[in-house]
Amino acid sequence: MNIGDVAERSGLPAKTIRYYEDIGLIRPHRSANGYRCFAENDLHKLAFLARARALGFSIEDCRTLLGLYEDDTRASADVKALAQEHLTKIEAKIADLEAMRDTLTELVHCCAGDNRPDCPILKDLAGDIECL
Amino acid sequence: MNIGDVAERSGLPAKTIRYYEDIGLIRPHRSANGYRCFAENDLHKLAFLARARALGFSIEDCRTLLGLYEDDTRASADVKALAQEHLTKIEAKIADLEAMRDTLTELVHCCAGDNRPDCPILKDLAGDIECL
DNA sequence: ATGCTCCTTCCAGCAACCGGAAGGTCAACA
DNA sequence: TGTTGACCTTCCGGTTGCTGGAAGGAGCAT
Repeated sequence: MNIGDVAERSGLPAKTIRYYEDIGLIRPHRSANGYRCFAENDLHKLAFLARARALGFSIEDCRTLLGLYEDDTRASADVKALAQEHLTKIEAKIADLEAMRDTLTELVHCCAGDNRPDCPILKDLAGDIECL
Repeated sequence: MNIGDVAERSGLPAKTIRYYEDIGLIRPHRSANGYRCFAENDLHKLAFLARARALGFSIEDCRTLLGLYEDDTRASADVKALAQEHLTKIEAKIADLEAMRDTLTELVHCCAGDNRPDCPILKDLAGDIECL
């Protein structure tokens, strides 16, 4: 398969696939004309990567996960630990974003949103606490 | 004030303050020795920026917000619209992260986490759906 | 031969900084 | 007076995970 085919079948852009080769996540063969030549196994790995990325794993985590995936003697504990750690980070991010959301929601709620200049959002940013 | 003083008082690293000058968010004067020389107004702006950044506004949003802040003839509707748009993006991000969290939570829950190789997390990533 | 699409490599850039090198300045202290 | 140490300066490169574009080769249809 050429890169266009695996791009379509994996859902990853060709650019991304080349990048993954660049950083050593995959190692497709080359045809005589210099084109990358992908086997089913490469496609499978790319789909794995696409899914792991969609779950928010970093590239380095993905590298580790691929390594574990290909290691028949892995301990599931290692995979679980990685996933758990990632989950913890995601939960922290959610908490951060929720704090922003709550503050912003209140500020937006307090702002008249008319054509007058008076604005509690700017006041809050400027350090004048107002509105409740 | 020198940069170290405003860094301490605004809570922003000196590097960040220099960067903000670079991209034109602030324009501190210079002393005879070439050191940046910050007025109270600069400090005030930096605190404004720090707070806006903490609420997740992008640098470009911050630039706009600062502009609105300094414009006495602004309409609060413009500020509110910007904040509302940002809020919507944050809510979308939260939703994305929550979807990841939910999937990961389930996968982590399904994984034995022992020293055997069998792992539903890897199976899921590989496209074999298992575990409910 | 021409045109079109696909492929290749390489280079630049995005956000929002951070780290470090190389060097100038300043205040204090022996 | 010399020197130490803390501060300041600029500049360059790296971070993450790609994305866009330029310049050029390959393959196929007409």
